[in-house]
Amino acid sequence: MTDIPILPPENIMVLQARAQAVAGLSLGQLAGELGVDVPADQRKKKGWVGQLLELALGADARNQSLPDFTRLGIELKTLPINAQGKPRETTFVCTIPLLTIQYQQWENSQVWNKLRHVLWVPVEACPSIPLAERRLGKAILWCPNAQQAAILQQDWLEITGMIAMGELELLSGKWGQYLQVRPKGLNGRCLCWGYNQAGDKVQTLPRGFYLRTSLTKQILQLQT
DNA sequence: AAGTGATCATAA
DNA sequence: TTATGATCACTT
Repeated sequence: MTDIPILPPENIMVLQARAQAVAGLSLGQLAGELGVDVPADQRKKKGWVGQLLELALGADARNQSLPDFTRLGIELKTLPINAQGKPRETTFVCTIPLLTIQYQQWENSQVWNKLRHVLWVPVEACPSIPLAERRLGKAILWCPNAQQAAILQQDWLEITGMIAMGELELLSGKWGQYLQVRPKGLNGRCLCWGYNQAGDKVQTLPRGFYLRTSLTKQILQLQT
């Protein structure tokens, strides 16, 4: 999945039309249309569904720190759905630059820039359904409403404040109403630099921001 | 069953 | 080593 046979969408209408065209397809059907193999074991291909959708919809950001649809400023996220139609998992947003995030403002932060425009694509994700048979849902183009944005900002300020104060030991997945901090690395031996409370550089786990399902559940309900 | 921590693949 | 894409799996 390295080529980009589908050109980037010129506008939102084109993007939405493409998303609508794949809604209802199974992952196996879509992969077949794109000439992509369906992995036998998702444990070794955790990002496969997301990458399949990037290909199908014409995302052009690759692994740059830009919205997936660079021209439209829209981020693409797949949303794994359980049998009850609710999100199965939190949603990864971005890794946290522990040494420099204290110099970001919310308004120009990576989190806000990623979340201000998101195209959510629900995907069946029950382990009981074979990967190729899981179906794609109707995409939702979402912008945070005032209340959602306010809570995200509050979470971000709280967490960023802790990082700035060097409170890495206190930092855990328990903080934040919508925004959550969790490890984000290859494994538990993967380390990066941060500050401790004395202001010294210390090695610590890389962390990322994630969205709790309490928020994505709301987003999902917008369509029904 | 949720919630939180741990982990896997790939490209540049 | 950084970024991208997430799901796995253990604990509570």
